[in-house]
Amino acid sequence: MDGTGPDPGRRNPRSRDRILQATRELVTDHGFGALSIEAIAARAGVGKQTIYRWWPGKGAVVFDAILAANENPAGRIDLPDTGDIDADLRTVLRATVAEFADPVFSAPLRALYVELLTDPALAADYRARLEGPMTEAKLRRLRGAQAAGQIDDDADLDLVVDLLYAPLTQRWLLGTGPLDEEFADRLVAAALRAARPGQ
Amino acid sequence: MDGTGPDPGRRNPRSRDRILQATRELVTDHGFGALSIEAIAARAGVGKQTIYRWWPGKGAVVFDAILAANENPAGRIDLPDTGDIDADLRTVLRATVAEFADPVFSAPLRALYVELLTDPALAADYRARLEGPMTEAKLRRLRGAQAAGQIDDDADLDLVVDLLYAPLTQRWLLGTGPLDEEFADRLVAAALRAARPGQ
Amino acid sequence: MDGTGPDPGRRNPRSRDRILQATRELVTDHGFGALSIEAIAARAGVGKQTIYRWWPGKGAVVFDAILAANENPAGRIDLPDTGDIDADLRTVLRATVAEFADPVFSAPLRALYVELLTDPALAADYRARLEGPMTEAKLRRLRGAQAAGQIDDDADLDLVVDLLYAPLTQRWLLGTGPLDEEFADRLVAAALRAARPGQ
Amino acid sequence: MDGTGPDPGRRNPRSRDRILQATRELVTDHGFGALSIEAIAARAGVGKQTIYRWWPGKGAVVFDAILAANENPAGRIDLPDTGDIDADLRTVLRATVAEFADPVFSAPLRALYVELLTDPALAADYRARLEGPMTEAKLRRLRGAQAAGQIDDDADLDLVVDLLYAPLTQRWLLGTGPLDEEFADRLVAAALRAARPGQ
DNA sequence: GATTAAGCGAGACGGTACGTCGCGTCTTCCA
DNA sequence: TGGAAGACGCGACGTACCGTCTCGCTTAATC
Repeated sequence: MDGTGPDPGRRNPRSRDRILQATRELVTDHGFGALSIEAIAARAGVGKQTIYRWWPGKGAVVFDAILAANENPAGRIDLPDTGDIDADLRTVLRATVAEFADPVFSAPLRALYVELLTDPALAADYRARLEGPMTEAKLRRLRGAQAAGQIDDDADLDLVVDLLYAPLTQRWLLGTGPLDEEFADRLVAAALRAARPGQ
Repeated sequence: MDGTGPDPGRRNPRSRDRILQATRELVTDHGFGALSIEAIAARAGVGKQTIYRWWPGKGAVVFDAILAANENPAGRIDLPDTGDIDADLRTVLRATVAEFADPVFSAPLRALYVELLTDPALAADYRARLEGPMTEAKLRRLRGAQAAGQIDDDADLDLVVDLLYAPLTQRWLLGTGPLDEEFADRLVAAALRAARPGQ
Repeated sequence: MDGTGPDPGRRNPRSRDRILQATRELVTDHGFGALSIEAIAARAGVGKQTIYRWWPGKGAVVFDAILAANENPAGRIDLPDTGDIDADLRTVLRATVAEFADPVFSAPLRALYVELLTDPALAADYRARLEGPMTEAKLRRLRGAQAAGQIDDDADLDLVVDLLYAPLTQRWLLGTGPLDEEFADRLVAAALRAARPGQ
Repeated sequence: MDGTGPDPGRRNPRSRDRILQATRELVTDHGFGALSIEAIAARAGVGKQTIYRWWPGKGAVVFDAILAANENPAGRIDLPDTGDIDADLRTVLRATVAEFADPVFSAPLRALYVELLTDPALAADYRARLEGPMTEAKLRRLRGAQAAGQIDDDADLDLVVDLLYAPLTQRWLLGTGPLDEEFADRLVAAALRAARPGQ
């Protein structure tokens, strides 16, 4: 499975950082169109081969660029827990709305989505390394609410996560409606209504 | 509105049909990667210029290819209405699940989504000419259910549409979970729970 | 041989003139590169078909444009004849030098040469309708000089014409040397020296 | 001299040779019309960019193809010198007549002439790298004849070169007369008559 | 300390597709 | 029915990137 790739110990971390930095800058400043391997290599002052040596393609570079930017020293993501699931979800979804509105965050992510749609291997990686941990954190918080009796014991928590986030993502990607705090709040209310105790 | 484009009266409808047909065939048989303007032109037996004359780019061609395939002589889409909103929505969402599973339907649509993410003008067109009418049909059916007392009078119907469809679309695009009739049913149940009368 | 072409009686002379005029203007003002059938038709306010109906190609149009500009009502060209062949040839060659220096004359002619090199049929037409009569006029004048004893009776007059004009044309086309009145004079002197009486 | 172009040290000589070879083959076998950058690239098994990287255009490629075919290891061209200028020039002009009659030689050259007429930069290159050295060789031989008293000391040798070659080239390009050994001989005789000693 | 085997910057290479231009043919509609 | 207009199938243009490759050069690990 491995052994065939190059020795990571020999990798130049300086080049890696410059590549990921250049990727973020390009996509933020000049849009998706400007994002080519050649442009990344040129801006990073790096040979193209150095990119192809460590990543299978443009999508993987963008993915790592996003991961590197969001790097969490603690290693584990957790949603806030004030004991009030309603307020906590509102906080989190409002934060997500704010991120979608910020090009520094959303431009690379949108570029990543484009690649995800056409590259199943990359999509699997995305689910495993980004979507998975995030969903797990959300599920943990919802399980806490469940234990606290704020959510029905039989509620389908995976579905609740979908109800909370899919509409948000869809509006961001397609612009099918306003994407503001009010929408975040209504989404939280609706999702919790669907999952409230006593069915 | 424009007046700058070429005279549509001079357009050769035979070429138009062959282009849209070729587009559907290419994307269904050989995937997104095979979908280039050159490939479409070659398969359709048409000059590239004939494509560029009538469409601004690949995305617009794919869009028209999808619209032409779904062309409804009646002109107006309507959801089934048996009087039972729960059953009707299950029917419709199960049908959507089936469509997503059918490459003839889903392959061109996925190609369209890729273009939508990078082309705001195309996205606006998509919302106006495809997403809009579909959403309107869904809203009509939900309003009927509201009048019949199956949905709360104060329910936010736009939000209900999002709750029903966004999770479906997301699972289709990213593969974040199983996409089957059971999921459709649970989605309908959850959305209706969030909107049921008496808050 | 004919009968297949369109009836010349029905031809619109106004269109013809505008096409030839547009051809001259384009090549003079914007160079060879600007000379396309499409550009001629557009500038002349004429349909492309009208050009293709009456000319086989771009070269033939340029040829007619040049012929029309040099149209001689008398129909017959004649070199000056003062009785002094030396002076007369100098006059004529100096005039040719001046023409080559004038873009209004030389730009269309250069465009014609380009076509001549790649189109044998056009070249044949050129020899018959332009080069032939001109050479004939030159030969007439040389024969007069022969009769007057200024040129050897056995001189090869065709060759003399070549000696006089080919170097001129070559310098004009390739820029292989200065092209001025002094060169014209030296050319005349040399050609006459090669043909002078008493061998 | 430039410094702006790509590093010639990195150039693949194998590709260069195949491009020039393909150019000669195309123009000889299929005529000028078949000579497109795309056709050259295809026949040479080379990317188009590899041509555009090293040559500014089709004309320059043809030029190099001709130069490469005529490559002289000695580096310096010289006309035969038997001591008899008349005989030597006849030999050389007869050889030129033969070359013009041989498509392997004349087809690429004719293609080059077409380009020369429309590209001043290429024409300058042609004069410097092909016409110049050839003319210089001819002048050397004529100077030898001058020293031997076969040509007048005051003769304008540049003009003699023009008298010898321009009529030949003109007949070849335009077909304005027979182009055979007899014509070559007459040309030599006339030019030498114009330059013979004692005026 | 010398050797050696990566990684690396650079960029040429064979390709594919781009979006544009002009070709010569055709069709439509007007005078 | 000639002509203005221009759509059409086609082929070539010159450019942008793709992913692979081949160069010297550093640079770290091994002898």
